[in-house]
Amino acid sequence: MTEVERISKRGAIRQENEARILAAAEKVFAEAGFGGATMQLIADMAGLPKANLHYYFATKEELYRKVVQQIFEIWLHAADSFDNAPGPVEAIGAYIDAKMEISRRHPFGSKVWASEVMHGAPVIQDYLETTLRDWTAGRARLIQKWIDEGKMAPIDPNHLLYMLWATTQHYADFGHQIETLNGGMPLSDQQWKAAKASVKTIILRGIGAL
Amino acid sequence: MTEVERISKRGAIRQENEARILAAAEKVFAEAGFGGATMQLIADMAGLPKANLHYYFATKEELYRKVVQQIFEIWLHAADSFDNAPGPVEAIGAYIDAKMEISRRHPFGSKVWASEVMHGAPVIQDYLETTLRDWTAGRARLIQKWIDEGKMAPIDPNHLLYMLWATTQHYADFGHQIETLNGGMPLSDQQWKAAKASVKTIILRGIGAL
DNA sequence: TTTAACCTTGACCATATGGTCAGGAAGCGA
DNA sequence: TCGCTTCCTGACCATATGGTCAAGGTTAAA
Repeated sequence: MTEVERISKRGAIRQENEARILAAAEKVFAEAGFGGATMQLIADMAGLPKANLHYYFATKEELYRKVVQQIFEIWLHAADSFDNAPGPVEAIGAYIDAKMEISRRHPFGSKVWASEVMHGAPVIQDYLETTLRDWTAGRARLIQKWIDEGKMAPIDPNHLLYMLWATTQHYADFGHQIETLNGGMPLSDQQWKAAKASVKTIILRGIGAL
Repeated sequence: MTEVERISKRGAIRQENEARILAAAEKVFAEAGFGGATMQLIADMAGLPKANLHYYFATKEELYRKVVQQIFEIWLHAADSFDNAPGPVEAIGAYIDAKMEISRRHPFGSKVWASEVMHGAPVIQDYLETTLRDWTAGRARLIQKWIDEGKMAPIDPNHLLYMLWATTQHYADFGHQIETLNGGMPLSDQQWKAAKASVKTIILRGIGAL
């Protein structure tokens, strides 16, 4: 028995194990897809017997749903930078930084999200139609305001948002391809910095905000 | 070419059925992922008994591999516009148009590709390391040449290419999300035109080529 | 110590799935 | 028509997987 396990027994065993399982599940779902993932694999990765997973999460679907929801929360948070910014340069610049950082720190989550949406969002369709739709409409209005104020060129706000999502998430979802094209090496700190700078430069100049 | 293949070209049955199966497989793999796809589902969609699929494609993996290869061919073709163009505006503009058109006409293929790469490219890793790496290096050199000639701003060519891939493919891979945010309706002709224009405008201005 | 709630897990089950195969049908040149 | 190849398919099999369960262990408050 390890030190960590002993301590956890005093306190929140459930919390500890659920977090452990969710982390393992996120990775396995990302790497194998929902259909390719197996509870056994997740269990092994979490270091628990399979039956124990079903004690905390009744079904594979329930576990998957929790993983997706967790990611969605993180993504919404990244959007905070959009508010309370004087103009597009600060808002969009910070948003790109935040999303790039998430692609770097949570590549598995990004992939699970991408997979979920690609397959028709069977689990989080309601989120798309409520939370995401509202968020998008709000930011689109904000962008339109900046356009009206002459702070940036007249660009369709929705397509700009799509471009922001696409470019930033690409570094997580297609990370393997990028790594391969980078000689089989993950991007270095320097290269991540360059990536962020490139994306920000092109987009901010592209919308006429620089 | 083997004896079997040559003879089979006489009759169109093989060709016809293989195409039928490949089309069904592309759709099912895109919508369910490799793990979630079943030979039965593909068979039903192709209107053939399951055993017949195995007559033409020995294993699920072989069928999947063919689907992925098919897509890769289409993508390479879209890159032709990059060559024989006087400068970045024509080359990149045409490339964006071509890739957007592929996202519109072959959304399933795009999703299968995305899924394959997201899961670590188990099937087409060799393509990434040879064909794609060479193609990318060549275009990066071309972009660098344009920069040296003052035809565009100094941008890291690789990150520019990633952005081109990300933005164009997003319209296929995240088509469901876009459709949801579009009030549940697929993009109209008008909206696709606006999408292309937005992407081209932002990127071409973003790289200082306009 | 007792007790009740919580946690753990090996063994088991029903089902779904990839793949096989034998036997027969259809196409086609001679 | 004959003979050969190609094509078709229902029935079947071995295996993997999600999920269940009952028995037992652990914890902490009373």
